[in-house]
Amino acid sequence: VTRRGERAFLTGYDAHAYPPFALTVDLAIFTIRDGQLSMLLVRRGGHPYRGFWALPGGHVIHGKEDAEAAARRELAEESGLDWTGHFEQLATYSSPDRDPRIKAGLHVASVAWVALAADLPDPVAGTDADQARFWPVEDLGELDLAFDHNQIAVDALERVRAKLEYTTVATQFVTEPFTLADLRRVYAAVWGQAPDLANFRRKVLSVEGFVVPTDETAPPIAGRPPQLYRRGEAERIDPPFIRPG
Amino acid sequence: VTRRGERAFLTGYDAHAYPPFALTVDLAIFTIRDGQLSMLLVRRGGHPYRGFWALPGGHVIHGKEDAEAAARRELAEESGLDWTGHFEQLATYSSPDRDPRIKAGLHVASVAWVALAADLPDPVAGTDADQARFWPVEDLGELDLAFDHNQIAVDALERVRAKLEYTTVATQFVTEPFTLADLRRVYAAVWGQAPDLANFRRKVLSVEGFVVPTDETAPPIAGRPPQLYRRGEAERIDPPFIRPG
DNA sequence: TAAATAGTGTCTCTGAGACATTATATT
DNA sequence: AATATAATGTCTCAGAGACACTATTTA
Repeated sequence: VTRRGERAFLTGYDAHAYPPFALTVDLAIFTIRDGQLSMLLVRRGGHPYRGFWALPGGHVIHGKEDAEAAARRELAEESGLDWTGHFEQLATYSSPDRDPRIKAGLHVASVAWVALAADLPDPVAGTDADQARFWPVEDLGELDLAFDHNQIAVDALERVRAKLEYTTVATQFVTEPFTLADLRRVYAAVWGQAPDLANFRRKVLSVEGFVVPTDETAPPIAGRPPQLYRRGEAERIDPPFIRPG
Repeated sequence: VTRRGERAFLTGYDAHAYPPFALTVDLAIFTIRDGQLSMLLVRRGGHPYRGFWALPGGHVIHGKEDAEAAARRELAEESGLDWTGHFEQLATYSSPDRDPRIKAGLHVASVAWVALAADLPDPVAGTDADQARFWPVEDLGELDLAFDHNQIAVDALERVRAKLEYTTVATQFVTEPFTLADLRRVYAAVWGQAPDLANFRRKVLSVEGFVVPTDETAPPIAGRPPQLYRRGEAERIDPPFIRPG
C-alpha cells in the first residue's frame, strides 16, 4: 500500500471548511501538605468563569506540541520546577457545553492529566490566574469549580487512590531519603486510613524494588532512629496492596 | 462568585482567530472469532492513508455531541446493531504529525475507545471504508496501519488484557447463556494461555455476582452436559484474577 | 467400554489481618 | 523510669497452584 495522491489531496484541503475545535489540557496536581492529600487550584483571571477556582491548564499549541507536551509545559509554569514526579493521562472531556465558548462557535475539548509530587514549592500564579493554592481534597466538595472541573477532580482523585494499590507511585509523594513511616503517612493521607503498621512494613519490604534501604538513619524525634530508604526501580506491586475500609 | 461579564466576552469572541483543531474518535472493537481475540479494522476509502487498514472512527460532530456519543454512533454504524457490550475510553492521541492534514493547517486529535462484544455480525463497510473485517490480534504485528493506529491497537490490547484481571468484562465476550468452558476460552484467547480449569471454576464461582447459574444445561458435545450461566451484576473481581505466564 | 467433556476434592504454599513483643531513642 | 517511635515475631485464615479424582454423556 502506498500513499499516492495524498499530496494533491492535502494541497486542496481547506482546514477552515469545518467549524473549529480547540484542544486544551487540565492538570490535577497532587501533593501532601500537613498530612493531607491536596490538589493545586488556580483562580481564573480571565473569561470564561473569571474569578472561579479551576484546575491549572491551557491550550495545546497548534501544530507545535501534543497534549502531553502542553501539560508538561503548563506543569513547569505552574509549579516552577524541573518536574520529576509521576505524570499520566487521565481522560478527555469533550461535552459541547462544558465550555461556554461553544456559544461563540468554539467546541473546546480538554485532555486531563494527573501529576503527583512531593513537597512542591508554593505555587506561582500563571498568566491566566491571579491566585493559586493547594486545597485539601477533603474541602474540595464545597467548591464550585469552573467548567466540568469538579468531575475531573473526582475522577483524578479516584485514579490516584486506585494507583496506590497496584503501583509504587506512593514514593513520588515523599522526598528522598524517606522513612517507612513517611511512606505510610502517604497511604494514610490518600486512602483516609492508615494501613496496619506491621503489615505495611512487611508488604513494602517484600515487594522487590519498591524501596531500597540506605545505610543511614534519620535523627530520631523521640525513640529509635528510623532507617532511611530511597525509591526502587519497581513500578508495580504484585500482588496488589489491599485498600482498607 | 458569579459569571458577570461573560456574556459580553462571548459576544466579542472570535472562534476563528486561532488555527483549527479537529476532534475525531477511533475504535478498538474486540471480539472472539474461532477462539482468537480479534479486532475490527476497516480499509480507508478516502485520503489520507487511502487504501490502508485503520481503526474505524470518525469526526465528532461540532457542537452536537461529545467524543463518547461520536464513538457510540460510529460503533452502531460500523457494527450495525444496538450495542450492549462493554465500552470505555482508552486515551487521547494528539501528536501534531499523527495526521498529515497538519500540512494543510489542521491539527487532528483523536480520542480512542475500547469496545468488547460477543459474536458480532459481519461488519458493514461505512461511508469512508470500502472494506471491513476482523483481524486476529496475533496477525496485527504484520500490518502497517494508518495514522498512529498501530500504537492505539497495542494500547487497547493491553487495556483489555489488564481489565480481565480485575473486572468481569470477560462475560461481554460470550452470548448468554454460556458455560464456564466458554468463559474460560475467553480468558485463554485474551491471555494466550488457559487458566487451570479447576482453579478457574473455583475463582469464578467464588466471586459473588460474576456469573449466575440458570437451571438449564447445554446439549453435550461429548460428555457430561455443562451447566449454563448468565452474567451477574458484579463488575469487579476482588481479589483480582492472576494472569498466568 | 473407551474417550471426551464437566465438575469436585484436597494438599500445600503464599500472603494478609490482627496483635503481641522487642529495640532504641528522648525527656 | 516513663514515654514515644521503630522494628520484629507469630498465630490464623483466605485464597491460589497443582493435580488427582468423580460424574455423565457419546461413539
